[in-house]
Amino acid sequence: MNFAEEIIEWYQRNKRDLPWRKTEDPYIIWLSEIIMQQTRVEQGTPYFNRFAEKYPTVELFASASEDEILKLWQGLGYYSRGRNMHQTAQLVMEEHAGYFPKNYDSLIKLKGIGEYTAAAISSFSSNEARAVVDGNVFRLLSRYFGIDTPINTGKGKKLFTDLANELLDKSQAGKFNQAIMEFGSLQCKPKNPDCLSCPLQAACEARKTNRINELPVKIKSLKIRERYFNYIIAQKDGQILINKRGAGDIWENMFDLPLFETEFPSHAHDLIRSEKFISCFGEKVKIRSVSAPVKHILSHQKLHASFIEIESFSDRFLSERSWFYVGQDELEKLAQPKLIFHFFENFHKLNT
DNA sequence: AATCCGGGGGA
DNA sequence: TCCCCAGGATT
Repeated sequence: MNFAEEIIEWYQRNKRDLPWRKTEDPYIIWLSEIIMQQTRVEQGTPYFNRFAEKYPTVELFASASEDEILKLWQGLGYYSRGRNMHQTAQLVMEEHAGYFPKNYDSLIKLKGIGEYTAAAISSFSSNEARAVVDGNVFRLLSRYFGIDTPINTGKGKKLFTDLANELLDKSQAGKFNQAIMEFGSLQCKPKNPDCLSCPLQAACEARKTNRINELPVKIKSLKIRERYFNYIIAQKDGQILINKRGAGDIWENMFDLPLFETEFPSHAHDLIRSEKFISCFGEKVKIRSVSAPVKHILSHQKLHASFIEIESFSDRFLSERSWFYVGQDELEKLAQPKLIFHFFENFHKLNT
């Protein structure tokens, strides 16, 4: 058996029962593919089920507001995916008459759809012969062929994409693509792959040369930025002051609290005497409580957040247009990053 | 080409 | 801790 036959044979016997494999509807496949980007199947599946149930057609998805999409996306991360989906759904309604594209060349033009996702949707929905190259495929091919070209360079991406397209069984592109990813995910795992049970072990170059743990090669240049977030809890008449975040930073268009970011850790008592703080809340502010510092890790940032509950503040000076008061019911409808909704879970428990 | 964009889980 | 996950957009 050749490579394609081996992995397809393996796939038939070992595939998982995933909900989005039961359809050829390009809209539903799109939903699943975007949700699964950089996301484990176990983490993304509940989100897929909720989205597919609430928005069974692209028309219903397009009729939702961005706020609604982000709220349903809450907790999954990489929120630009949700914002891009919202744009794409509306464009599909307007320029594709509500028919979600099935061919690669149309798909690749859509916001949030790159080479991987266009290949996945086109092959799964219409069997177009485009090989998918995701993290699983990079790993499997680099090991099987013993290729140490870094996978996160232009050269590496082209090399592995060309290779995958040569291996592709064009008569059943969709099944081949499912198979190669599933194989990489379950059999050729990143750590401690079970080579003894692997049907490709005899021909695997990494196994022959004992380089399983060194492949694939990836250039790492991750510099983490440390940031200090001082969040203000300001309540009035049972409502709480909320901030809608803007563009150009993390969590775009999502909701958090009035934020005073400092370059270094700062004490609440110093913060409330700062010029900027006073210009917002006045000079007579008292501190009711200060939370223990909370660490929150993002892919490129390490946030140190503290939550400062204030009283006796004046909001005559509230110059920030993005701040507004909401009650409990409204708050629960707002899309919040995990750091924030996790804080509120504890905060409400304390206040009830 | 390099950097940014979340959050979770395994070792 | 470090690495990786059904990646893509921006600079």
